[in-house]
Amino acid sequence: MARTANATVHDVAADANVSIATVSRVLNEPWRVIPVTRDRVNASIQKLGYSPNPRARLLARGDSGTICFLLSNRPFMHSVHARILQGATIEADARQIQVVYAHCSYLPESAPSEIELPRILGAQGLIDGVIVAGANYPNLLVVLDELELPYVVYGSNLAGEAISNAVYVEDERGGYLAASHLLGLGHGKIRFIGDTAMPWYRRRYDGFARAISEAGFPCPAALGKFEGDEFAMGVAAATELLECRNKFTAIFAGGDMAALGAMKVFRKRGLDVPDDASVVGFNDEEGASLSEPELTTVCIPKEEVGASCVRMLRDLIDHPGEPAEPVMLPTHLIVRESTRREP
Amino acid sequence: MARTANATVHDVAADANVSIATVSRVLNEPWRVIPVTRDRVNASIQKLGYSPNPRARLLARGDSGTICFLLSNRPFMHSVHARILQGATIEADARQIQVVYAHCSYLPESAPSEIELPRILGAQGLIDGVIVAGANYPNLLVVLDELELPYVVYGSNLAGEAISNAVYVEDERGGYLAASHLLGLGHGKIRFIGDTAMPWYRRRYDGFARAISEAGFPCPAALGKFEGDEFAMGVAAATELLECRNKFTAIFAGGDMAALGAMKVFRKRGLDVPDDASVVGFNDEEGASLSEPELTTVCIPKEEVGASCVRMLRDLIDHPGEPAEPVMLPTHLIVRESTRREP
DNA sequence: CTGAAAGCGCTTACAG
DNA sequence: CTGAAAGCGCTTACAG
Repeated sequence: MARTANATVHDVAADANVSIATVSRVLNEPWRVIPVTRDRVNASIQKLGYSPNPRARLLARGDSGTICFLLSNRPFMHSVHARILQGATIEADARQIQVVYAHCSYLPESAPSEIELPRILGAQGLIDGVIVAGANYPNLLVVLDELELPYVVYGSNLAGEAISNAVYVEDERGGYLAASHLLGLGHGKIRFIGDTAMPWYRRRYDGFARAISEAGFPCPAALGKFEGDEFAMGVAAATELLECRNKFTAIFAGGDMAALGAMKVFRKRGLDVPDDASVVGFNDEEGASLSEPELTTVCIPKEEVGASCVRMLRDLIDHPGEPAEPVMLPTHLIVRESTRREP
Repeated sequence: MARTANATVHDVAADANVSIATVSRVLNEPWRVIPVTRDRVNASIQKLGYSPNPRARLLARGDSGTICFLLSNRPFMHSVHARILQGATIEADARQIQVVYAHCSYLPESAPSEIELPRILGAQGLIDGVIVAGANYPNLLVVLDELELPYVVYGSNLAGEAISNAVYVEDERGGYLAASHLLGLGHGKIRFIGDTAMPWYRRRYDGFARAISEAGFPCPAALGKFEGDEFAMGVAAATELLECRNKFTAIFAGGDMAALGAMKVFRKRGLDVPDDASVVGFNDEEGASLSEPELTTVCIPKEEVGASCVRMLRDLIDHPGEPAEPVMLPTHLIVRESTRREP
């Protein structure tokens, strides 16, 4: 349904006594029209409360002015992605581009041809590019490549090989920071929870391992198998850890949810955090500051991830053919209540 | 930037040897074209991989086919709203309409003229209507009314008077369920946390009060002042409760975050939940099942709220002038670990 | 049942 | 510096 008649270029042109071309020019290349006319046109625009119909403008120009924020393999957006979206929205808004939200689910092992993308991505001309967030696997990238639509992915949740059109956070350094913190607190027996088959856990583990060996300790194997549910991975890993009765005084989990899962197990078994075991997480999700005790964790710049994604995407859209330069964003440690000095 | 030449109506028309009008017809009113031609056109569509440019289609038709999901007064989307958005997206997708995300912040006491809306809402023709979520106040509605854009709001987070173009959850009944559960467990001294100046807490309190008085108990006053941060409200209320040393064996908080805030205070003071005090929350947020102990709470149908919003909005858009019928969605209790029988 | 044509609201060479 | 005109990719009366 159309809204009640709004002013169009024609109305403004008539009112200002110029052609519609001139109206369009004062809007898009004002320097090309002489001040007198320009002022007259602007006055009419004001008077009529005119604002250009973006849809018509975009049709005429040939691009859509909208990008898609695609969230994969999550029942809904949790805090990390909500903040990435937030950062993306703000950055996009500043560039006059709008972001539409879409989601999709697929199995890591599905054939690309079996992956069902949201309709928006299929409809031609509706979207200029896509930001891919959520937990992703290589098969999705194949589908995206076939679409010939520019896209950038949040790299620190991407399985498979690293790609250049992605925004990463410093996973390795984050792991190093976490381990160093624990080491500095006098912990010697630290275990890592996270499935190193997933590159992001792998990188966090690598940083962890680097700190451990720099400190002269032998580096313990990583614990946990990721099957889509990080909390469950934490629960399973902690259970296993307790069962094999290996000594440990601290754990570093490659994700806050894993840390929370582990803490839940510890508590059920009567182990106090941080008195009996210190725990460090990764991401600084909303749950990290809500938990009891509050979680010490590696914080990632979520809003900045979103903003970087739209900047990179914009470049990709504006300069087709030119390869993207991967972006790496800094992480830092937030010390809260779940870690303490080992007596 | 335009994408590499895609097929258009003209290409299809040429290939099928018909006019573009006919192509358009098989797309929009297939019954009006004779089967032979229709099949031929469809074959060409298939062959060329044609899909109509929605933007042009919408320009020609006169509506935008997109609605805006507006999140107010929240630094980012937390789980309740993420799920509302999720439900809205799915419902919208089924109706071929896309949803763009936007956010805005304003003070409850700002003059409507001072509220700054996201640009998308200002640009004419870009959006057909808006779904208003987040915590909202009457002044925003004034601005929205001036825009003459259809909108529907998530009513159970709206301050001020109830409105008809809104989707509510059964707050009163939820409160009743919560109190009944506690009563059934033998609790007599139950306190309510929630600022009754806010209609949603008020309704939850009303249900609570109804159950309490049906059980023959005197109904205690509500505790807490809401100033935008529910967790903080819970902390303050619980602190106050403990300080005035009033006896209580259970509390019902009008929101999960308030419940979590209260639980944090209890724990710091050495009060065990549920052994020393039972706690019930409201909403069933993500944090409710992550907390320790897991929170017993009143669950609201978040996805359904989102879906109902787009249905109502669609009606409003299609039938301008016709008033909306408010929708009320059911709530139910989820019993977890934070409540137990009073010995 | 189908086509030729006008129109949706803009932008942008092309002239002048 | 400005206008007349074509075009973006569709839809939809209006004829036939």
